Amino acid sequence: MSREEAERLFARNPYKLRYIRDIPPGETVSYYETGTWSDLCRGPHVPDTGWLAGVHLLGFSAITPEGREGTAPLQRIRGVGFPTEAALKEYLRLRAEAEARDHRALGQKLELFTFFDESPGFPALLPNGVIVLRELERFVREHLAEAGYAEVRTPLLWAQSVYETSGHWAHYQENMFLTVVDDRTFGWKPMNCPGSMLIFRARARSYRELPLRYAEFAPLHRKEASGTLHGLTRVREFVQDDAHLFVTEEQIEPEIRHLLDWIARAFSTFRLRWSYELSTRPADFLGEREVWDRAEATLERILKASGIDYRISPGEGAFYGPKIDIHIRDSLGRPWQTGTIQLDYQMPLRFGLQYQGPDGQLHTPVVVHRVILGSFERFLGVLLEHTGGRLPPWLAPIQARVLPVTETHMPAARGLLDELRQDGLRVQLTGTEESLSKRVRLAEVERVPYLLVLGDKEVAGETVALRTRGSREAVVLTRPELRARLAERIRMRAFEP
RNA sequence: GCCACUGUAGCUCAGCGGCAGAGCGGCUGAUUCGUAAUCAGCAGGUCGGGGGUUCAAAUCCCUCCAGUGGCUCCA
Repeated sequence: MSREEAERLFARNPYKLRYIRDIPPGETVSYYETGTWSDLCRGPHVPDTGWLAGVHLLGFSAITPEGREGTAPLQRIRGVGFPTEAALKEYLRLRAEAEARDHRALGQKLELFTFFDESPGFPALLPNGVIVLRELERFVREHLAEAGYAEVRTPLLWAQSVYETSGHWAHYQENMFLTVVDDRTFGWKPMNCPGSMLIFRARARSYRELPLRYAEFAPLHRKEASGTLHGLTRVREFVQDDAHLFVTEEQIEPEIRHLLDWIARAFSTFRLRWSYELSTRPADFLGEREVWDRAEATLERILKASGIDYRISPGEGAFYGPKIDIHIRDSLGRPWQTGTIQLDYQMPLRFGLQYQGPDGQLHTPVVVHRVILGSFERFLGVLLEHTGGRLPPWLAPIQARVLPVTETHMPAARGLLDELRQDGLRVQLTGTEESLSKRVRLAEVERVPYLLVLGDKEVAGETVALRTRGSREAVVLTRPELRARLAERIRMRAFEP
């Protein structure tokens, strides 16, 4: 139907008129009729609702029309329809399965983390959760060492003036926690960048120091709106595998290409699927349009040169620069941003950063802000959903459990426990008060990657029966074989036990 | 923050104006067991907090807090 016709038909509906206006000039304005029902819609529609045998309502919620708060909310009712009841049942089964992988439920069952009503949005990490986060940090730090980073630690609170310089005061204040000390206003840092800028500026810098790479794993605080909080994936306090690279114009491309390589390597280790987005200049931006255009073009050129498929997210850049964002999805398919590479010409200028070049002149460096896994908390949340809590052995809080069949096998079990502890494994020994079947079941429920059973046969033959997570069969190995095998799987950061 | 919904034992949930329950977990005892739950007993609760209606409130109403699903926003 023509645009004019549509506008006439929906003349009394301001929302529909707005949709019609938003349809780009070249595209067709489509309109559907199903029985007595008619509507403006991008479509397609089923020709007849009789085609839908299995119908299920998923829920309803308010949506804010025109993307503005304060406007009258509309109610959205969401549901799904399938040609057959069986297809609907299958869909609901898959959905229930996905819900069972919810990281919030797994976090509680596996005693990884918890939340207190008295501190909404601030995760409390239990002993098991700390083990996993420490291993993730170790994984990242190994790379930092290889790639020539230095690690810094800067203050959690900065005076207002620092944020005025960085631009956060004008562009990010509503997301910040503020504290008044001795009549001065301090802000809890929402990002690490100001601290790194100040360290760079703390003394004279030479071009010989560049690229200068400062990593920082400090807790960040962001006052997220209460309704947006979500388990570990959206919190008010978190730690990122953050770093700031101070580079010359020529060093931008090799540095970013190296980062893209590392992203692929890092995410492959977890068998995650990820996607790239190029986020461009937002409405609320710092600096000159030309500088932004150049920065966006640089990122786009590097993406193309690296043969990477990406989507463009117009206006989604940070207030100080465009960025390449990495997204991964949770068990219900909701996308979460993890890694990001941001090209920043603004903060170096605003902080007055300079280095002396080979020409003897002072130059302003460019800063690349980058995180790979993003927030460790969010990453753990998505990883739990991705694995259903079956973390790779190198991340598992309990890597192995020794199960003596009866009390008489206890001495041998203790010996094995000691040996594996010597090897650096996180290993436990169960008592024999519970039946072996029950202990095997518990270990599966707790997602322990390796079960080591010792009975008469094993003790006599100085062997161990190894049952790996998810397998119903046991393999008999000698102790040296077992130790070598476990150590190797963990050392290589194998995804499966 | 906005709209809707939900908060009962450590966990999962039943009860929905008339005596606060189950399973799992915990504790105690018995059982010593060969790869996904051995048996028995016991303990455990200001029914999220506060206020109201009622002879009587876990149950009805108001309010605050927290959570869930979306929306807006974002690592």
